[in-house]
Amino acid sequence: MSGHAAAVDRLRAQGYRMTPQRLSVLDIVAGRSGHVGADEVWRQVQAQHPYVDLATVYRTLQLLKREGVVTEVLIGNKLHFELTDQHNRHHHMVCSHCDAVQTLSPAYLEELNQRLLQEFGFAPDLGNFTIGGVCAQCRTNTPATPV
Amino acid sequence: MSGHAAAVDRLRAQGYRMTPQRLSVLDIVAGRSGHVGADEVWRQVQAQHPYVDLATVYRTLQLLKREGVVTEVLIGNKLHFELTDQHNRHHHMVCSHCDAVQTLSPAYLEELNQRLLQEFGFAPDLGNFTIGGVCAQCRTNTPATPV
DNA sequence: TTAGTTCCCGCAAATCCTTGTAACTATTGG
DNA sequence: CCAATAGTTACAAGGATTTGCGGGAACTAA
Repeated sequence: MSGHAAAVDRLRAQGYRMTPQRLSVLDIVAGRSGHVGADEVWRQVQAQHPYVDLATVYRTLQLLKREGVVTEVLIGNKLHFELTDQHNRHHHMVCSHCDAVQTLSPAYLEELNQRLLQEFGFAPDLGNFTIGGVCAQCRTNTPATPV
Repeated sequence: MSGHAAAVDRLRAQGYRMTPQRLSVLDIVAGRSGHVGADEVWRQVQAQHPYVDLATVYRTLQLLKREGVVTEVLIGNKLHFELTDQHNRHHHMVCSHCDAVQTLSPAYLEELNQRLLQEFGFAPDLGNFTIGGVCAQCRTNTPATPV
């Protein structure tokens, strides 16, 4: 009821109807500090509105993503979502071994961003950027291929 | 039957059985200059061995990917595969608008690679690296959000 | 050759996500 | 107050990929 009130107004101003389903999805994502899987959003929505369909949750999350309200993160093979924080933008490093997620300052990708844009005219979608790999912990715990 | 003969030997040496199904999948991916979708691999495998199941194709492609023989590229929402070329490593830039794919020299990511490794101990999986975004052509053709 | 073991395959079902469709709901104009 | 309109939803079906399982094929050793 605090951080995303502005988002609700903005969506409403664009002609979207803020239905109970949508408000519920937004509340749940906003009530998290980190990211939530789509299935868990659904479970929590159902606690409030048992009739809500999973497809509605997915469609709502996509809508919120299109409007920039939430950010999508691919973890393992599942999509996760978190409230977009304009004042603290960050990317994600996902460990393919333990699925742990670390955040990464956009500064690290700024140079790459500029080079791709200037040399290829390619505008990378860094808003939804996620980089896979193996985290420090799993690398020390695993004697296998250090890359 | 040329470029991947070494790969066959290597897989066999590791204890994998090179069954007709696997050879067929590998032949088809190797016979391409670019990348192939899993479904198209399946269709071509079936031309030779009509009984082969799609799950086998997926399992084989994953095996080949694990062993570094092929590289996986996510295009749109579908997985594509191409023969790994050790002498001409490259990454992919995929346009989310037209699904066009450009290749990118690993040099562009070398600095990022080093920084992530040194500062976080995180070993990014740049072998399978793909970056989404909007290509030059789609950016000029689309008056919408220039990033 | 013959067991024994291991690996692999086809089949079916499950998973995650998307899309089509008809019904429903709020809003607007009469 | 009623109907037209546009946006949303539940339900069902679909697409891409993965997984469980039981039978069967391939390598190994004796």
